[in-house]
Amino acid sequence: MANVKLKPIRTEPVLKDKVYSALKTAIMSMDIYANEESARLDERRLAEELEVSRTPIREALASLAQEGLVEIVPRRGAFVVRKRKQEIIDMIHVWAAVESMAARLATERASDAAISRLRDLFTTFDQSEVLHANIDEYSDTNIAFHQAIVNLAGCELIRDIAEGLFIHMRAIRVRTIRERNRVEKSIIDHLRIIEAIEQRQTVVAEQLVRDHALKLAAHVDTYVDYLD
Amino acid sequence: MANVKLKPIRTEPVLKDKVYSALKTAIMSMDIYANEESARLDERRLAEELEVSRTPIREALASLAQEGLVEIVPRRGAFVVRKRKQEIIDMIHVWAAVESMAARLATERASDAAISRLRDLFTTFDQSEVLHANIDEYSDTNIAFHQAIVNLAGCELIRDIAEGLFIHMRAIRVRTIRERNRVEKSIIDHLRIIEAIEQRQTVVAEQLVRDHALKLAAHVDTYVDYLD
DNA sequence: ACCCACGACCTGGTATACCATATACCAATG
DNA sequence: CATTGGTATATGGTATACCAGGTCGTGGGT
Repeated sequence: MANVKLKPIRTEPVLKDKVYSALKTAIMSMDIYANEESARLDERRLAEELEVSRTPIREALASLAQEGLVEIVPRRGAFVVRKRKQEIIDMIHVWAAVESMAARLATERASDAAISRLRDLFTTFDQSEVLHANIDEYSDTNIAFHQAIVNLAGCELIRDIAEGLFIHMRAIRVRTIRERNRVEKSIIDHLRIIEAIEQRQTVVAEQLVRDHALKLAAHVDTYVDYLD
Repeated sequence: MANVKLKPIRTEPVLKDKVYSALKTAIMSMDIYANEESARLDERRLAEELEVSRTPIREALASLAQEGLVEIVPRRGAFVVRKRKQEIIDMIHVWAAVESMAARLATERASDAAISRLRDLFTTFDQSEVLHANIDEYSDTNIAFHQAIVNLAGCELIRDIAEGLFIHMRAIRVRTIRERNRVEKSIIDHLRIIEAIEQRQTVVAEQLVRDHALKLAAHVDTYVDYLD
């Protein structure tokens, strides 16, 4: 019998996991930092809306708490976590560390084809005239760029950690991109990074990526007041 | 009426958290890679031994699964995770990224006093004659050294990530330290790292720490067979 | 003797009942 | 009217009952 390649049946009949995904998606889609205070997650209400019992809800919340997306206060309830400014800066530092390692690995492992797709992301934004009209769109591209680098590393763990950080960082990047000419500076940095990776300059790529992220950390430290 | 000073009652009456800690401690104390196959965690048995119901057990397991210490297979049970060689290498890469960022931050933030305590860790091992007799003891010091660097950064998130990685890395470090003169090489690297941090050489410290960790990754990649 | 099928029971998944605590509201008192 | 204490109710924590899928052993058939 011919090798009928099957991947293991996509069985995710486990409510806990579905609830986890549903909550995570919901949390990511809400603008965490828009409202003044963090939303509260009522177990019974969630159970009713998702039409399951409280048990899988609570297990999903336990996971989300471990992941840092939600905080569970005993006898008080579960709340969507809002990071403090310092915590955001810490996250950016970790991001800098992880993304620069990703860049290093990319120069060593990634295929030319994969790398060239990095550059493709930016062809639509080559002319800086176009930029100011499409700043929202660029914001998305900006984020996609960083995720692309992380994916180039071909390291599952790096991807996971980065994704966890991204949920919070996204909100920051979207906001800060409009401030103090960061778009232009960002473009320049990105293009240099692409070149370094294309030319397999391990040390340079690593350094450029790290410094680019650290600029964001410094920017947040100096100019961001809308946290806390 | 005089101010009756009271600090908030030590409220950790939450079984879920106690179970979580108990399981985590138990998992860390067992040598995960000693036995051939990963241990299975029977909910009812754990519930009985810890004298609680299955509910808090399951919530703790959900957290541990999210953290990557156990794997929950639907309808099959919870198992202590044994990392594959490639996963270990990925972890070392992330470790390299995070620890080198910690070294960077240490050169910028840590107090002289804190840094000097780093060196203290090594005064007992200055003479390499002593070394071979105390290789076990050195293994502990080795691990303590890396944790110390991570703590110097004064960044909660880095500490947390590092701790999560350490649970698995510890087993590897303990094993690999005996191989191919890694003790001597390790000592030399560590002393250079200490010097760089003492002299606040940000870039040098960062690079030395990263390369030191990457050596471990390369070593594991080349010589370690006892995984998988 | 070996293999397959069926079923008992084992174990994890889910729902729910019950308990303890936090909060909000109200009343009584100054 | 404000403050405070008590009570009711809402909500999270825990235990348990129940269900469904999986495992493994046994018996019958080949």
